[in-house]
Amino acid sequence: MDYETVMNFALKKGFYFPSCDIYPDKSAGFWEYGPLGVNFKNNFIELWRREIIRHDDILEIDGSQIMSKSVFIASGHAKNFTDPIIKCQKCNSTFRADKLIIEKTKINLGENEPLHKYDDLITKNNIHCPKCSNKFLKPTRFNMMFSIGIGPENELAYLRPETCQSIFVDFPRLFKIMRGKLPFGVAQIGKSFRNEIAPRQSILRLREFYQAEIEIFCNPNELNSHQKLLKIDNTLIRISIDGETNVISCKEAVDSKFIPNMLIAYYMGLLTKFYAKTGIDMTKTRFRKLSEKEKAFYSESSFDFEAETTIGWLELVSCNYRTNYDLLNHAKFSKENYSVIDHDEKITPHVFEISMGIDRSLYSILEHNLKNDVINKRTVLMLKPYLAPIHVGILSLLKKDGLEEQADVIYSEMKKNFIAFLDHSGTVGRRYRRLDEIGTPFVITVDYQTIKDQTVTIRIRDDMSQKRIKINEIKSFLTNKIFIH
RNA sequence: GCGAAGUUAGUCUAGUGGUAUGACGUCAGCUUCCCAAGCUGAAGAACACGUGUUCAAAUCACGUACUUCGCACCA
Repeated sequence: MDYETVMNFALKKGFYFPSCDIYPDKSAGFWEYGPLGVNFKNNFIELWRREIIRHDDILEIDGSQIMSKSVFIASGHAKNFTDPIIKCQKCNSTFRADKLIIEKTKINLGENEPLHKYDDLITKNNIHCPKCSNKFLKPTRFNMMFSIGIGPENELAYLRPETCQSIFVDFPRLFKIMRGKLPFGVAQIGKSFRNEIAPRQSILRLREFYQAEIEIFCNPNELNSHQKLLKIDNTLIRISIDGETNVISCKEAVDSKFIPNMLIAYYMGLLTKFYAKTGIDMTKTRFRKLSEKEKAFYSESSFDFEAETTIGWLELVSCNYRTNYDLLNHAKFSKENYSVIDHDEKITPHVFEISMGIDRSLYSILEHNLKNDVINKRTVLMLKPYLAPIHVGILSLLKKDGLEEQADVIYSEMKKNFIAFLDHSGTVGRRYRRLDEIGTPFVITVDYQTIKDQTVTIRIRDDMSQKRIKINEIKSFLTNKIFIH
């Protein structure tokens, strides 16, 4: 399905919708998840916990969203998270100062020079607005972090632009109290905030968005030798370098130097297995190696996990080898001890980061799984059962002769273990169609035979087939189909 | 942020000066023991927000916000 169809679908069914919609001063880039969206998101997060976090013995924390200024001075965001921009005096067009200078003079200042350097070059080379040829105002800096005032004195702090900083800040404490050993994984799921200049495309580019980040603290001397990495298997990963995509096993990727070390390959394999379970079409994904220019300021080696959608390749996960950049900086600015003992050797661990965009992942799953079943004249969301916002629908075939009451009894039992939905109204076909559309994998229908012999029909979404089972077998049937795989 | 187009019920839509059309959806009832769009009825929009022009504005003008597309931006 294309972007527009998915968008309309999500809006119509209340998966997500714009925030503050009824007021004229609402801002772009803020969206809310409705009931079905929340269930879907929670199920996705639970899958992430099961397949990656618990699987790999990673610890999860929940840090605060507002963090003090010092954190971002140490992390480099206060300085590097800004762009030098210039505005035209007349037409108000905004440009990146560094980019415009490269274009006109081939001089590459980078984005972190003092503002007067940009100004000097613009004046010296007589650079004018490309749109209207008028002069520019003095360059300024645009910081993508939202600042916030704490307490009566409005002390400057920031809404975190990435969730990982609290993991770095907390690392020494976590390593001690959790009796850490390298490699040591810490994860966090939560909101991050970035003041995008132009948020677009609903939940794909938000100012407030969900991230699931994992930081693997490791010994840089063991990136190819730690015992755990020997578990690396022949999971096929798709790697794209300079526009060419290779399908290759994790092991081969390291041997052939596509991936710099086994640690990165190991987690790429894990991530691949996770995304395969979300139902994303893996043939439409790739790990794209970022060029020197594209990498973030803190990263030595970066791969983006991307999914192909109808609006192009979407970055779902950013994998960055951050070296000891973050820990050394926090150690330096806070004077806290960030070194640990590993094999009788005192080191500051390196960090490999897996930074997942939840909102974009959810969108990609929807786009790859929303199907138009022309033969049966229905729209079906072919979600994996464990991701479905409703696990099971409970219907009474007719609303009379005690069928309704019987369905009520089954419903109240089912909702203890599953996300269940009860519906009595209208024709049964219409109710099946509605549940298909939001991805409900199973529907139980109470009919006249139920009254006689305590059996119900259970309908399978994907092929619309039905089978009859005993009421007391429903729970184990659903458990097997939904949670065990 | 620039340029262009747009903004009428949950969704789509008619309506170019006299407070709004239709469909789908929703709800209630009927019908039907199994795959939507049969029947009856009901609710739901002062037409994005604001200002102005006018006796009168969804309809004209201006501003703002948002949406879409293009440019720029995406650490």
